[in-house]
Amino acid sequence: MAIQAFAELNCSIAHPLSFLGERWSILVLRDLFLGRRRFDEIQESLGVATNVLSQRLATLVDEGIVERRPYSEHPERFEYRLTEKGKDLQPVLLALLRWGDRYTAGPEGAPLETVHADCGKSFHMVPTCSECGGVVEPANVTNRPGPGANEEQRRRYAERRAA
Amino acid sequence: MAIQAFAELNCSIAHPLSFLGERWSILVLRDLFLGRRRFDEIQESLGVATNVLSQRLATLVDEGIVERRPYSEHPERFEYRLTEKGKDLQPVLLALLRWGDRYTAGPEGAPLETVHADCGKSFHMVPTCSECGGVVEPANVTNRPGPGANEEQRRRYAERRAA
DNA sequence: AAGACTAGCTTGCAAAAAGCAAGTTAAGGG
DNA sequence: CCCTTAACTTGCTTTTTGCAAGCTAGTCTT
Repeated sequence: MAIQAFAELNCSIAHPLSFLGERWSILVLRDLFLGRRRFDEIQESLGVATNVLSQRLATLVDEGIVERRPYSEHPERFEYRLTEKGKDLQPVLLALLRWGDRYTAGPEGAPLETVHADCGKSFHMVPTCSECGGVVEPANVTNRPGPGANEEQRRRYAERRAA
Repeated sequence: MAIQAFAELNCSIAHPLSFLGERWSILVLRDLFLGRRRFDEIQESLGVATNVLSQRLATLVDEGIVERRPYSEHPERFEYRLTEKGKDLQPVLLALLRWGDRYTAGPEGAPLETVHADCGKSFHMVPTCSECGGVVEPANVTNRPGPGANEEQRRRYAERRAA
């Protein structure tokens, strides 16, 4: 389970995608963020095959993103909830939601609104810089190898600069 | 091509995932954000099968996220670049990168650093509210149906509130 | 007390997607 | 000529996904 090739890329985008990139994983998380907790509830909402859903949930539990816990013994019943690690994926979903609202929503507008409790307004996510607080945009971001880069990554970066 | 079931969900997260959710799509975008433009360059960097890569690129071009353009006639050669629509996916990648750096990076640290040109510092993305500018966190966000919600979505929301 | 129903799955099989290796096209270079 | 490069395509195998049915342990309905 999980996409092995992705995990081997020494990349902080690829690594999460080794499990989030499996079909339905992110939509399962969406449901959990929306407060759905039960197997059948998620299954019905997404229309995902039950064998795939149980496999995805198992992977997410393995990864510590979701917690499976009984809410009833006799009969044994379980619910699924996001862990802190899972909740920290919120920016990923908000970013997708924002892009989807801009580019894929119909003429009537967004199917779902997000409300910021602190100000009470319907909002969208704006990415900002952790250091200066300014808005982050494609044009004002550059990349370079970090401390965890391997030799190959450093070499490629150097080659690219030279060219 | 593209995942039909996702596109039918009337959801601004699911809809983008109907093409971004195909294996390798997001990593292709990562490469394009890193400045890679050529087929073989991307193929080698990711280790993706060539038939899959050409199919992914074709889908991304169809979706208007990537532009395919000749950089040489005789012989005909093409390069791939992000369109504005594609560049607007930056927050999605930055959000994944941030999460990956926190939870999947090794002890040495991040393999890749992002630098904010405006302040010159290595940064990570902080999601903020478009309305008040405050930081957005799982605990201070709630959801409700938007103008584009369908009947079923409104009904489910009402049911959930009642419970 | 028999039968239907519910939640949360698993199993078996068919269909679709991805992976792999080899081949193609249209040059250019030695 | 023959070799190499870029950007693919084709054919075949393996892996995932989808679909329908079945299972289990209980509750509810009549």
